[in-house]
Amino acid sequence: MYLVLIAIRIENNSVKRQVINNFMAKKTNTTNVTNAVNTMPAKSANKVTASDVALLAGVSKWTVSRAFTSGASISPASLKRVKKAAQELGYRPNLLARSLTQKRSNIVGLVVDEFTNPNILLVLNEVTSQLQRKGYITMLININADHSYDAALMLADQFQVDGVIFLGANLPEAFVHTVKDLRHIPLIVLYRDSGIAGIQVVNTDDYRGGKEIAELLVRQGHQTFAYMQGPPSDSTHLERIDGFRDGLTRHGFQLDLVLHAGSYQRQAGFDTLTNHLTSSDHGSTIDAMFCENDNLAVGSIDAIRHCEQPVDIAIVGFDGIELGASTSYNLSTYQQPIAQLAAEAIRRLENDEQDHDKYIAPGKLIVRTSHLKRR
Amino acid sequence: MYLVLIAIRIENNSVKRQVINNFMAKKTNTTNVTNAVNTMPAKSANKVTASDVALLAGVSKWTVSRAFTSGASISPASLKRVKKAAQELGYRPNLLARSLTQKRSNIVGLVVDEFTNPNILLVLNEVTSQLQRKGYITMLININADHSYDAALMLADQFQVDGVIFLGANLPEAFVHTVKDLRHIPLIVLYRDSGIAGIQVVNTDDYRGGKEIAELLVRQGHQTFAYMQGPPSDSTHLERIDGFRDGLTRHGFQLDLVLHAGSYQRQAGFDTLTNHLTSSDHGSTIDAMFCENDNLAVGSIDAIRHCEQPVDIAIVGFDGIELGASTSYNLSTYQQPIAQLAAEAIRRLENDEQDHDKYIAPGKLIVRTSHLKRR
DNA sequence: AAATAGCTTGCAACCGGGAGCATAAACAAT
DNA sequence: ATTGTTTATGCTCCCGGTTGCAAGCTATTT
Repeated sequence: MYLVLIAIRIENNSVKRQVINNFMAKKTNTTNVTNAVNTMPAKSANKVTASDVALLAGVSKWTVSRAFTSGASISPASLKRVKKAAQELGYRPNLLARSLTQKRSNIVGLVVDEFTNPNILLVLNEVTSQLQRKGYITMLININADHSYDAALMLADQFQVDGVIFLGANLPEAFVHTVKDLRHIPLIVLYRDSGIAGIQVVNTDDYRGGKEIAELLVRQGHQTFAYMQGPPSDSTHLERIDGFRDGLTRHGFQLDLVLHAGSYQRQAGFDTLTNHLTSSDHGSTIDAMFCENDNLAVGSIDAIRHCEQPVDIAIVGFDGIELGASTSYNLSTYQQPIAQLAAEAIRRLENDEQDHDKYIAPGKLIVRTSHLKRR
Repeated sequence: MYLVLIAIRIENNSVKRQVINNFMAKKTNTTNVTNAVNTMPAKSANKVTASDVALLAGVSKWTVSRAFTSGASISPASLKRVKKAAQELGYRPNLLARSLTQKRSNIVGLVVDEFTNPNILLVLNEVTSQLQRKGYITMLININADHSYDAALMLADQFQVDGVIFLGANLPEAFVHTVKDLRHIPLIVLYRDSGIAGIQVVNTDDYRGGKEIAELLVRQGHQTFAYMQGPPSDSTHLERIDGFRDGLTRHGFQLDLVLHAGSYQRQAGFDTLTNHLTSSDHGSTIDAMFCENDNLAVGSIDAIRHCEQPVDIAIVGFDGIELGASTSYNLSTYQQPIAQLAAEAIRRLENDEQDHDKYIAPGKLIVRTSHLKRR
């Protein structure tokens, strides 16, 4: 079967304009700039495009494009003229249009599912800061009741993100299906583990942290131990508790109690421990407690102080939030290597080697005084 | 001058493909779907476009476009077939491409210049959440040493944002010039005032808050008063201090001391007050202090507690951070109407009436116990 | 002076969709 | 059956850039 289609068309306006422009540029080579200013589009016009700049600079729009592409072949003279014209008109390339032809959009999706933990703020700062330094822009996606993980990932995909970082996100089990039928984008879970295939992991060495904390507490002479957990985990759980448990076991102790706060809110930590202390008989049998993060630890310390009957429990947290350094809390904790992990996450975003192992970096035990007793 | 250009061209591939496709669709109307599957592009191909879906569904790409445009004229039958084909291929419209033709990008820039204040986290949560509910996506821009306000605004503009919200940003004076030669985008300062023309203001009633706090403290019987300021303000300052001062004056008192913390960091509040208490002789002459925000207030309370000689100063903050509710601080404060202000900011983003007045909403005085003495 | 290589620059085509028009099909009315 | 009206769909052109090729120009080589 033959299909032969022939179309005859008159060139469109912009081309015509360029032709005229070239004609004028050649005719009045020295005065073209002032000339062109007269035919310049209204200054208040909505948007300045490359063609407008081309018109003023007396070159083609492709040359304008080259002027804004580092490494492109353009003569110094043209470059200067284009830059000047661009300056004059206030031209800046439309990055959405640019992304359309290139494989990169320079947009990175940042998915956050928890806004109650002050540690997130530090992390947000670090990640966005590093991304911007590398020329990326951050698309912040908030997961909550209205917005599911799947919807978030779809949305990010529709915006052609170069990759997605899940910040401490507690990914649901079913998420694996969404990931599978997605076009290939680098996906990274930062500050959390995940068993989902196709998602890279960049995390603090939770296990080691838990273990070091166990050792700190054992060394201190404590005898009975508790762990306070945050949100219930869908699939994988944080290895902090494993490390803690193993650390205790190795020294002949055991994890005697696990409290479930249900979230990372300070108030939840307060309520959970208060409830435990007042309702149960063995409230006083606990010597020391490791809280899944600093925010819960702070709430726990408040609970201990606020309790009617005198209680004395050593508390250690995890994260290294600023408030922990407060003289009111003096929280001993395991500090996450935020900058290092952020850098690694971004590195992986850029050179997307798929078969990467998990990247696990050790944190740093910060010994203050909350792991002691006598409050 | 006549310019006549005539071009003869052979129609491009995609058109040819569509013609073939239509031909086949018409020929084998009932079996076209299965037929089309054979000519379907490789499933693992990088991206699925509307044309691919059209091919599979046996319609033109414009019909596919209509299927994803609510309110477009499309028959139920076509809609169903397109949706099915889209489902099969995992097609989702490219939003960057869509933004190119439409005036809206559905991207909103969110500029944050301070990541040390936990209140920002609440605000971020509220704003992003509301934006997402309205179909916008948030582009988070971090202002710091590397990234100036001007660069941030330019960048946002290049991404064709529908508007920019400055979150509690302390805009520099010179910023007005940048704003002026920018194409017209709605700009809004949220949770802060600004004297810059062309930037709308949506803020808590700082003046009233300061005044109510003055009255609370006066009522409590305090006699000498201080104010702790955060970052030095370039142009306009927060009216909290004015309201506070006027409130005191009205009752025959005066603002006796202003401390400059230099930032909103808790530690800065701690250091500043500690320094004041230990170095100056009149440290003990202050009865009560209003801190520019809760984070400073928390630091100040720590400082008072940590001081060697006994000090007793009533403290009130501003914001309403979660930690203020802690039994350790019981911080009296003026709570900002976060949700209400976020909603108004977004409203203004959407119907951009330029000559708007400032939107100032009253907050709520939260009376706990830190405004008392006897600690 | 002609040939060769290296820069510049213009150009058609394209990225993935959308607006607006024109035609075709479906339905209603006469 | 004919005409009028509505709906559905294809098509051209466009959004604002970029790619890759080919032609123009310059400078170097022999």
